[in-house]
Amino acid sequence: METNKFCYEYPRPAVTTDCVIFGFDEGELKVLLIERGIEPYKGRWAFPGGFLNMDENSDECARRELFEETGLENVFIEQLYSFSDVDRDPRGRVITISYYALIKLADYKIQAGDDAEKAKWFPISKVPTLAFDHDRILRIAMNRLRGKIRYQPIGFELLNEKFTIPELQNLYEIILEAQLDRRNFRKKILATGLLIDHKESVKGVPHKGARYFSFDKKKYKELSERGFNFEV
Amino acid sequence: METNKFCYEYPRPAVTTDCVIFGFDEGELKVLLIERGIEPYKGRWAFPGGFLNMDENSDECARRELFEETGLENVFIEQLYSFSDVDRDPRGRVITISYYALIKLADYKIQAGDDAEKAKWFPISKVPTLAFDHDRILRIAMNRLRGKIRYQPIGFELLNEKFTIPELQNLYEIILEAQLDRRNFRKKILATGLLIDHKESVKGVPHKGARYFSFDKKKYKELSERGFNFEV
DNA sequence: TATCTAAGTGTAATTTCTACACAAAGATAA
DNA sequence: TTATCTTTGTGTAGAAATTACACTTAGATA
Repeated sequence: METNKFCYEYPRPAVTTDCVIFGFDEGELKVLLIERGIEPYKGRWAFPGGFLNMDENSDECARRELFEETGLENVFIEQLYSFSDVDRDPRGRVITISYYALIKLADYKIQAGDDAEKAKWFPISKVPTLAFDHDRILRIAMNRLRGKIRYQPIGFELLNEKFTIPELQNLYEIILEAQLDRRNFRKKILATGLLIDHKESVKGVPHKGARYFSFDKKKYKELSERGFNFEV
Repeated sequence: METNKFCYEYPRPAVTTDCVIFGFDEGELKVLLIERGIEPYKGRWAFPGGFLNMDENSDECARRELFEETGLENVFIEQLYSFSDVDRDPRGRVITISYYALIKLADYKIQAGDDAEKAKWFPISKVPTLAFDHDRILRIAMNRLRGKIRYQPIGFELLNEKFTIPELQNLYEIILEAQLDRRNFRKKILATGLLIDHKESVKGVPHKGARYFSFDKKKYKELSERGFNFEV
């Protein structure tokens, strides 16, 4: 660490991770935002994030931030894109490795965060103009989600362990911003053979209750190792 | 920059970009590798890359490195993934924003690089074990290329301005590692309406010469703004 | 002039996708 | 108790896309 030019490459940018946390509730797709308590962009909303520690990689950093913000572990999280524009943070040079996470909102409990921070869920359609370049991050995250939900079984990450097919369809319709045919959707999703029928139905609704299913993760893993491709 | 805790977040990782440069020639997909002249991994091959300057973003950095290595500008280049494992570089903490580029090999002229560096094209199947975590970078780059070539017109970036349909098919077959039906491939690619027929044929081959086409970038841009999706 | 090789072309069979309507369940209201 | 209301659950026929497949043509070489 002493004799090598390499180690003296200074100055260096600061490195952070930010995480777009998606949740789905009451037929709406939502993201978790933090109101900034300090300048710059004081009072504006932003995605949760923070500095990379020297003893963790960016995945660990993103999961740590996610846990601090939501109390959730072992959730779906995936690297999204890295941002490095010279003036993206007025305080100095910061590059951000962004992530997106999909959580089951029912499991979510607000954690006691920094006093200076307030967390709130915003429906996608009601997200205000965000701090830094976070508008761009959201746009990229939405595109990734839209693209990926069609050929990877990630939608289930946003629903309870047990869900109904109409719920699942509703989720797809909202993410893809398209109406889907009820019969064709059910046919296609059941044709994968990856849904486990719990043979019990929703109670307490003033009409026929939909049946509960869950996603067969184990079977999917086996099949995908043999080259099977999920597609909706 | 003085009063804020933020600016004193040290130590910081070094930030680099690395670029997987793909070329296609003689029916083979190749990548450009640099033989390392210094430790660590002295004598091993790695992707070209270098430190992020404080006055450039990572795209600019990657393009600069690409230009220094190949003399090429205005080529297809896209961010791939960021790597940040704690021990990925034995000299210290380094995070790398990786890119991949697609170039027309015919345009390539070796640039006089560092004396300590030797550049060489390797067919994908003959790439040796690489320095750092570059094996992983290559795997991810290949997956991205395979996935993307099916729904984005990026294959053309690897061919000359004028190319023949059998050449294009050969490229697809090699990247997708699959045999494609000659008639169906031609039908589908022509059905996009995005190939311009130059009405001239390959000369000097001991059989019927294939006709030259080029890709109508302008038309593609127009169509894709109206929601058209390229697909092969 | 014959031969060789790869390019260029169309059609029928199969599969997938799309559009569409009525019966069943289960709670609520009369 | 019965009628009503709402949403779930199901099959089929027509359209569109995909697949499989064989002969003719161009152009160089022997």
